[in-house]
Amino acid sequence: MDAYWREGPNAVSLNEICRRAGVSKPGLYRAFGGEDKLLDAALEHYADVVLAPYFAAVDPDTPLCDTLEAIVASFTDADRAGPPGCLLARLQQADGLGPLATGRVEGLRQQARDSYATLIELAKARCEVAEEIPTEVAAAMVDIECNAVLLRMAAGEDPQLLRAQARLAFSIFH
Amino acid sequence: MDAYWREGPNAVSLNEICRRAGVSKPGLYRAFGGEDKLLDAALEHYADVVLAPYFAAVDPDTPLCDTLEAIVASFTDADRAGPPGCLLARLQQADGLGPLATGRVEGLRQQARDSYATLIELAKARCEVAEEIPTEVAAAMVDIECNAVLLRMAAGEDPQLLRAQARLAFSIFH
DNA sequence: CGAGTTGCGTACTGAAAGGTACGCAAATGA
DNA sequence: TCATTTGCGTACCTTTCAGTACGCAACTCG
Repeated sequence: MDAYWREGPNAVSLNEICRRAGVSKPGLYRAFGGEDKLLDAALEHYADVVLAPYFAAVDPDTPLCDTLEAIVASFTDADRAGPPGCLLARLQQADGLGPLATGRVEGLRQQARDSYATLIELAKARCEVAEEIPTEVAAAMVDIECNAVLLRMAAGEDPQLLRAQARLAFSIFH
Repeated sequence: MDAYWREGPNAVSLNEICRRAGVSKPGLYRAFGGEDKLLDAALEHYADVVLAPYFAAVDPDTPLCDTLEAIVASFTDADRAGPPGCLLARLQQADGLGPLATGRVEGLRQQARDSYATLIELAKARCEVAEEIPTEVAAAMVDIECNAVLLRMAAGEDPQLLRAQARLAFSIFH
């Protein structure tokens, strides 16, 4: 998971993973069954130990703009645990994934968008977001912006600028 | 250029390019000199025949939001010439590029951001954009949003949703 | 015509990818 | 104690990668 997260799945081979993990290749195959299954397992683990706490930490009653601010602040925090960026965001841009990994990416992505949509609906109910804005569109916009920030963080871009830029984009929710 | 544009540089090998172009590998090496040089040449060609017309078509006197609307409309136009997405956007996410290609990507990216900054400065002078917004931040936001739209178009996402989402993001410039 | 150059493709190289055959050693069970 | 199973790693397979050695044919020029 760490290697895929840090360098992207296309930049790390099975041989390299075995080398780093101090594991023989047949051992890895016996444990996981192949590259697609391994990446799928890594992503599942990522969803459990990285993504889930993120979603659990969101308080649906705090104002939307504060929530988004906190999310972006965490994304652009250089001292955050783990590599910068996000494994899921990387996989969304990667090509040549196996069917299992592709399916899981699809599912997690939809899950994230649904979470954003829920937050936006709640914010609408509190009159923080204009009713005219379709929830689906706003959720897509949040999703795309967050993913972009994560991708750029992984690419080593300036966190300050990314944060300021995200704050500007999300200022539509004020 | 077309193959790199359509499928990304990591998904197309030199062997495959030779096969599709009906060119022998030594011929390609004699003409370009290697993978990095070939990709660099493809990107140079892309900048000349695809990017340059884009920038040339921008009228600095039209309102910023109209300009951005037109750009995004073109990005999300399914009938546009060439593959969906953008070679430059793809290369910004790709890893393992050679030094030449990396350098050219860097340059073109900065060029795009400078163009956005110029447009924003002009819009500020016309009081379309609030002075408090730093130009650099606004330019980064436009750049990131445009790149995200292009990447998602290349990934086959719904153009309607992408367009609506971009319009929402750029509504801060009204 | 004939020697030398040029253009160009066949067929190779070594490395690295994903994946596996197979044999060795330790644990199991009667 | 000895046959059998289990766990596990060495050493291999095929394919594909980027890159190149080398020879054949065509053209040039005296």
